[in-house]
Amino acid sequence: MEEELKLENQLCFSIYTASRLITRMYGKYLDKLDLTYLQYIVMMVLWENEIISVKTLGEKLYLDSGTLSPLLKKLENKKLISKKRNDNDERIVEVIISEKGKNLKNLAADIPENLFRDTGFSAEEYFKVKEITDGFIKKHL
Amino acid sequence: MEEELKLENQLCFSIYTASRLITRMYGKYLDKLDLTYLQYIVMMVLWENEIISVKTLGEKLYLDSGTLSPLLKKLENKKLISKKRNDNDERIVEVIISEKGKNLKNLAADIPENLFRDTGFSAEEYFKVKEITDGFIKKHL
DNA sequence: TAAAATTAAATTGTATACAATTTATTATAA
DNA sequence: TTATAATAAATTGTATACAATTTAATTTTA
Repeated sequence: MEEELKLENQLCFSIYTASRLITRMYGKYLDKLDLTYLQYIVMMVLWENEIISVKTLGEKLYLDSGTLSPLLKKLENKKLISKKRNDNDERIVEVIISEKGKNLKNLAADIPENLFRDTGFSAEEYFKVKEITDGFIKKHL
Repeated sequence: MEEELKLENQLCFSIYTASRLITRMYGKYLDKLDLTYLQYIVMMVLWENEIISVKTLGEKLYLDSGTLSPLLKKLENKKLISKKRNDNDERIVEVIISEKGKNLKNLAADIPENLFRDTGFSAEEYFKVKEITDGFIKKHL
């Protein structure tokens, strides 16, 4: 049979599986914070930008309102964010991090180093894969 | 602010984004075959193994019956597979590829090379990332 | 400036992922 | 050999992804 149609030869499947595995690894730390992985990366954006529109948030995460709208509702229910329509343009919804949301950052401070340790990537592997995947993303999005 | 909690510094986010982007790229080819990415990788396993239990299939894809059961129902509805309980152990469900499922392989034959071209990875990048992610998966699953 | 086009979110509908539970069957042990 | 444990799928419930549509607001244009 053609080697090309074998599952084991697909880079796509390796990346897909690695991504799911890493997301599961986050669970160990994020469960304590009552966050999912996606909620965590949204909070990460908000720790860098205390106010951000849904559109800009979506551009940073490459996600649309179909994914973000229900997710932001959950973060709002947890009192980690609030939402407010922009005064000058009512179409725009601004997401605003709350004090509770800001405080969560301290509890999350150790997660990157814990994950790096848990994944077991060498620094070289880490930066090599990141360089290649970031180049790929930049080229196509 | 700590560099470690910046989104742009997370390898995890790069892999997560790359994985989603690649899955979207498959759409262009898989839509013509009326397959989703997950359905495609299940078919890929069946092109290599014409009969396989749900359990073994799950071990190859690192997916459980919660994901596979509804997916296999869809493939059954499309007449690409059939299912049969094992005679010796009624707990086991065998997934059997149909003639229609086998024929689909011809239509899918060009997908790997098309994807490789579309992603724009060099051969070196392709194998480097695959080597590292496969090592990671093997270590943790 | 009023109609048409565009934009930003939200909503709808479909398809994963995955933890947890349930059901049915088989294997094991008291 | 019967109660118990273990196994394999299916089911349930929650949380993404994402295409397509809808709604509301703003811009553009005829």
